[in-house]
Amino acid sequence: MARPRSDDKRSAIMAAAVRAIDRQGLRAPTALIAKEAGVATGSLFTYFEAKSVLFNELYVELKRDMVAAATEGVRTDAPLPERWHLLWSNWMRWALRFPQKRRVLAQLEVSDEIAPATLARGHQIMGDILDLLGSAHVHGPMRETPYAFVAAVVNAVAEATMDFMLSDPANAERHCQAGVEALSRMMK
Amino acid sequence: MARPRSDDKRSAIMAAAVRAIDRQGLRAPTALIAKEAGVATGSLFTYFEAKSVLFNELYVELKRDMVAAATEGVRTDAPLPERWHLLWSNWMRWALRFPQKRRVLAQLEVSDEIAPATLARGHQIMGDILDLLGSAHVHGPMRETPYAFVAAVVNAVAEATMDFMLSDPANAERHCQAGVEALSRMMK
Amino acid sequence: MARPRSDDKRSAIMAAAVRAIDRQGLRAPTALIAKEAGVATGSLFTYFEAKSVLFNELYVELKRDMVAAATEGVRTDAPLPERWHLLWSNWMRWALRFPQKRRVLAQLEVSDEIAPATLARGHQIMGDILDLLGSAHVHGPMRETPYAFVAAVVNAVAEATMDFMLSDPANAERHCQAGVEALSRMMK
Amino acid sequence: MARPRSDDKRSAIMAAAVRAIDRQGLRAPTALIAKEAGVATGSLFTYFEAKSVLFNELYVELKRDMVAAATEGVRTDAPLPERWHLLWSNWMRWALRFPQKRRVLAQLEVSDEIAPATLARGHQIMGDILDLLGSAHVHGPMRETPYAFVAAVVNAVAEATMDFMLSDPANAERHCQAGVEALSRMMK
DNA sequence: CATGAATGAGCGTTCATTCAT
DNA sequence: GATGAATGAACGCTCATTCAT
Repeated sequence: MARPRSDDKRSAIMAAAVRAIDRQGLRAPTALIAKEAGVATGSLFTYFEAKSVLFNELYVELKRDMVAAATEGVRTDAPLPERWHLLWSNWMRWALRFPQKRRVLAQLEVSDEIAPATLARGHQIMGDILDLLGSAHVHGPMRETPYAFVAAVVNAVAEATMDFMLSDPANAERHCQAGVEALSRMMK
Repeated sequence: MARPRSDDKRSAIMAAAVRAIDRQGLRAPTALIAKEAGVATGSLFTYFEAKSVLFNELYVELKRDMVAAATEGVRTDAPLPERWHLLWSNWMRWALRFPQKRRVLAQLEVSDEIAPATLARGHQIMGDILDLLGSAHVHGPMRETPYAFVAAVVNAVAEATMDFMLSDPANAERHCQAGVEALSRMMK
Repeated sequence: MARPRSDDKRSAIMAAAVRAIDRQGLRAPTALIAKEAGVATGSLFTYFEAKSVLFNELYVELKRDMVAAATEGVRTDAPLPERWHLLWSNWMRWALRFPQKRRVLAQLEVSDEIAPATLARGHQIMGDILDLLGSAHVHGPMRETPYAFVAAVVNAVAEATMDFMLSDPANAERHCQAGVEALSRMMK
Repeated sequence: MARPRSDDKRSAIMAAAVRAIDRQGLRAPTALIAKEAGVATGSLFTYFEAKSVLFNELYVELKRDMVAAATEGVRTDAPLPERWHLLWSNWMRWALRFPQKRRVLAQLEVSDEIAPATLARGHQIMGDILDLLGSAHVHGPMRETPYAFVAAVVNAVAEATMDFMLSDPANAERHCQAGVEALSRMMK
């Protein structure tokens, strides 16, 4: 029944894309991505119809990866502050461990390669993180503020924290703390 | 080569670049930018040695433009809270009025077209805004937090606020308020 | 390689090729032809060594098909005019019923995919039609004209007649008549 | 005022296209055509937006060239038979002198690269030839036959004559005669 | 200096053919 | 033998940059 399509190859291509885009931006040639994935030029196109499709799927994949990392081990039945804390530190750790993924995500986000629908899907995926982090606001001073705005600010502060942890890794732990605390003050 | 004569042409090119990049991303062809600026293809290169030079200068220019707008009318001798307020609303108004400029700035920021030195210069230019907005922290709960981190968070919250004002213009004023207040709570 | 088993598949591929070429020209991908024939990409190459082989064999096949249709029911012992008439109308009917085949034949004929030898074979196959139609000339005004030239003209007029019948099907019968009569006038 | 577009280059590209297509079919690479025209790959596209545009314009150009050659020196005030004769021999001579052009025209005609509108324009251009050659029919046995059909037959016989003259150049003159005479018999 | 045609390396994508399953 | 993924050369077209006018 011929060689079946290989999930390994598919993810090898995605991983290669992350590396290539991190190095060369979104203009990284498909041929380079393929080569780096250990695959022929043409094979990339049996897994992704077009470069832009690869980009869109990569975007979703990276968002999912990030959310999975952030929510790992976070139990629904644990007390809220504990869940908060675990999720936040998971999230920050992910950013520290995979700075490439984060940079690529950022590039994709502002580029015009990602279709609006894909962008929407990405935000929906982020819901799992932001819902929890934003949940505190229902009783706090931002209780009148629209959810989406709270989510945006949470995300923004998280990003700033990540940037700072990465630029000053020696004090990463402290900055991580400072980030949550700033958020706490804002919302409760 | 020497110094090209017309400052008009120079800024026409920059303005055209903003429009073109907003529409087509950083891959907007130089020929298109030139055409939109009402200038010959080749002329672009007498004003900017290369496309990447144009991008780097545009980046600085936009940062300057933003800072100038934000600090307009902010007197050193006015009381701090008043200066705070004026600067914040100036800044937000700029974002509302020139969404293209902001989008282009965002694209340039994450792209790999901007040299590290240029990036540094951009941050330094931002100093005028962030210094003032961050000044509150010296007596507040973030007094131990490094300045740069505070600045990053301030910037992040500002960006989130802008996004939200743009996506829900009807309530722009309210969101603008919510933004500052969130910041205040965080810092004092 | 050896002899592939199924004659069905072989002709399914040829039929699919006709449809695909009619739609997309000679650049119709082998993969598409195979798919349309309900056969795997690779299988096409067990029935035909290469795309050009398929084309050459298709050319011969179509010529044979056309000649078979034209000569169907034409008895050697019938009087000449009767044979003439039957053959001509058979031929025209074939063109009307299988316009795709005719278009494909035309494309193959002028393309450089068909080897000279194959072309020669095609003309030889046509002999059965042209011999009969041209037989009239031996006593007529073209008696000095080389056979091949007469054949060429007969063929050309036939093609023109077909084109016209197809483009104005309502009067197909009339045009069909007009075609033979023009030929008659020319040759006797 | 920069280099102006050169008509010479434009026709060099068209001439190169004729040679390349004659040798390699319509798949002749644009890069090859450009090279043979003594021009850079990209330059082809400043003269023709796309390969298909080149093909369409080439088709019209070749038709025009053919018609111009055929009608050269044919005076409206000369007696009809004389005009007939001159036009026919001009036409045949063109085919003998530029067999490449004719082959390319034939390939373009049946390919699906030529837009219907272009095809229509080509036929209209042919009008100058066919109108005259077909004019005889108004009083002859084909007087009831639609003009377009007569034109198609005239064209078909002409093509057959050309083919034969080319394949047996030694007797070109005789075949040329045979062609007109066949036509005459058919129409008057 | 302004202009815009010229240049050619480079890229995304296709597709005939091969070959692992 | 059948299947269809794998391969990579090839192609049409783009575009930053140069340079003749």
